[in-house]
Amino acid sequence: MNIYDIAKLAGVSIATVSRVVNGSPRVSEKTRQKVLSVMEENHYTPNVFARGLGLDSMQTIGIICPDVADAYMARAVSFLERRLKEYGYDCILYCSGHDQEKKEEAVDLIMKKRIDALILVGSTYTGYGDDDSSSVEYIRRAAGRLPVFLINGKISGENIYSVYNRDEEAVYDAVSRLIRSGRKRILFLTDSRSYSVAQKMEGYERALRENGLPVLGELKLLTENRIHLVRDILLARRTLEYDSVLATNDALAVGAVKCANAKGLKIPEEMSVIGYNNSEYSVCCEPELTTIDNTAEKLCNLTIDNMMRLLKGEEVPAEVPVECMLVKRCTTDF
Amino acid sequence: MNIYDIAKLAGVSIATVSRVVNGSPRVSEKTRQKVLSVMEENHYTPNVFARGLGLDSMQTIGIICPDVADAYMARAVSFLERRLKEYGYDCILYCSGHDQEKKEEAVDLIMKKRIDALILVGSTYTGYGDDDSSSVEYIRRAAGRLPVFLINGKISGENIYSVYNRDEEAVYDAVSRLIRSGRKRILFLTDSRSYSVAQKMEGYERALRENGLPVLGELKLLTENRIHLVRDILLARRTLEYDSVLATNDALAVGAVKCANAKGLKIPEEMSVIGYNNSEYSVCCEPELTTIDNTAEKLCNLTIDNMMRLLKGEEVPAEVPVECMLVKRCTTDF
DNA sequence: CTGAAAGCGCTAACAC
DNA sequence: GTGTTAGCGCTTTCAG
Repeated sequence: MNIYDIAKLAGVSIATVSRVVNGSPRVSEKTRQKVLSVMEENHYTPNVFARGLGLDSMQTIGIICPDVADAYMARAVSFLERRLKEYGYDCILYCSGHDQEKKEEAVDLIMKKRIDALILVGSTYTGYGDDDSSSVEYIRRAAGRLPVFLINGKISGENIYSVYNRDEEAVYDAVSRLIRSGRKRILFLTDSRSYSVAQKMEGYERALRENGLPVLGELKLLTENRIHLVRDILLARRTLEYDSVLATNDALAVGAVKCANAKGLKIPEEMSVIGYNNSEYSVCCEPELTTIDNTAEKLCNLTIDNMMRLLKGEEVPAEVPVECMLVKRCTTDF
Repeated sequence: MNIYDIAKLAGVSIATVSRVVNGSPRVSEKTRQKVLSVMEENHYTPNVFARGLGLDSMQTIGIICPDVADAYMARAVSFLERRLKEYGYDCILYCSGHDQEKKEEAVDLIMKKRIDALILVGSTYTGYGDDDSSSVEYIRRAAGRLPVFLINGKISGENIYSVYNRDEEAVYDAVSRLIRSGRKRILFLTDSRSYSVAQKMEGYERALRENGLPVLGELKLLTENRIHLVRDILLARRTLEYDSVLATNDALAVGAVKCANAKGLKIPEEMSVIGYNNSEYSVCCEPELTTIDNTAEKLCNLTIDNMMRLLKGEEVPAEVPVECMLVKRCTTDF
């Protein structure tokens, strides 16, 4: 059942059918009704490929993230999908992992689908802070063909739009609070070396410096994002002394909590732990986590708003920084 | 840069270029190399729409789940995406929610995309157990146009392929263990009334019956899937007595754990809690959860295997049941 | 082994 | 307000 069949049954030309399908005003009400009813009766659905061929667009947005199984990504993708559907866009999803090669491959592949725009979720796509680094060249290349939107990442460039958290400030603030409440040896716990982590690290170091505390390599720990593993690694470091933890995500923080529990340390009196993301993990462990809310929904919302405005031909800002919020669930006074 | 350009530059016809692109053997090695190099030089990418138009396929699989933000769905989607990519398929994702109307709408919309197959993740798409119920009619209709794969759901019908957990048996087994270890009032805690939940409920009731215990309505609790809410609801039920909990997912179980902790009840001595899914939640709370592993990866794997076999024209089983496994993390002896 | 040409279903410019 | 027609880029007979 194609446009020709419908045209024949309705006694009009295919152009008229096309006009009805696309909501053109240049059709008499009577004809429109006739065509609509024929379409209805026959469950006619326009062929998206043919339409795509002509318009060179299929109303589809590409979304790439390292892995949707990650709670943060999952929330973001879920949110993006819902908003995009509202606007009549579908989304095709790629999980790229964190390897440079895989990320480039994912972008290459998804570009072939002639998507209308590309969303990259997560700071892993930003490279390691050096904005001119060749590691983001593939993103600039993609931006040459379609608009690229970064969620919690920042890259300068034509046709690239970034919405990101002020992670440096958030961590600076949180660590400063820890210090003011008397903590002196604050463990910085992370699981990757993304742009976002670099920002957090800077906030951490700045807070230490401005408060006259030394920045110590032994207090920066890179590990894997698995709760039991984190706990066990921390337990194994018998000689490592710390009185508080700033983790770059909640799962890591839960690992630290479990370590403290295993050691019989009281949280928050003898050990402070601050997580990141305000995910379900943070209300899952015991005691629950004080955590930095990265406002994922807000980033997603701003991104979609920008995108829709851009696709309508309006001007949009290339960079939108968003403040984080500290969610206190378990702290000594600060 | 289209197929005509490439043909001209390579000094051949478009038919030959097409043959090279599609790996046809009817091309001389020399010509093939020539064409390939021209394609390479010009970064030629075939237009997927045009190709889709001719073949009526774009090598794309549709995935629908209630919500990817849910940890279980996220894991499944992540896994499916990875496997599908291996086989050269892309996936387009829809989150449908749980409303009947929304689910039907999601299926309708995604079908218009001319996907090659449809995967429905989660037992919500199975209706409430009545296989002939009109609530699954839309799925049968979809199956009239393309193969439909259910992950943890079961619907009979032409062109519908189901892979699902033996939830009834798993719960029967778990509850029987609780009873053997001396529990008498087992709370059945759930957040929806899907097919899967119905199965679990049956296992629960059968275990009670076969052990001579009464099936009590007051010990079946339907709530929302939010940890603090579950805790608070349980705390508010001052008069509700129970000595153990069987929850249909881990988040609910964590809520029960938090309630027990708040009441000062020792787990597992004074209160047993069993979760479902073996998600990260289960190792997040304190004490950690004994939980039933629904082997999500296994279901996904079997589904993809089936799909690829089917798309190659081979025969595949319409139903594949998979055993669950009990993961003990915190139990009195059983 | 290669080329010419007929679609695939739809959109949009152009006529009426 | 409606119809005619020329593409959109590719696949696939059918000839040679």
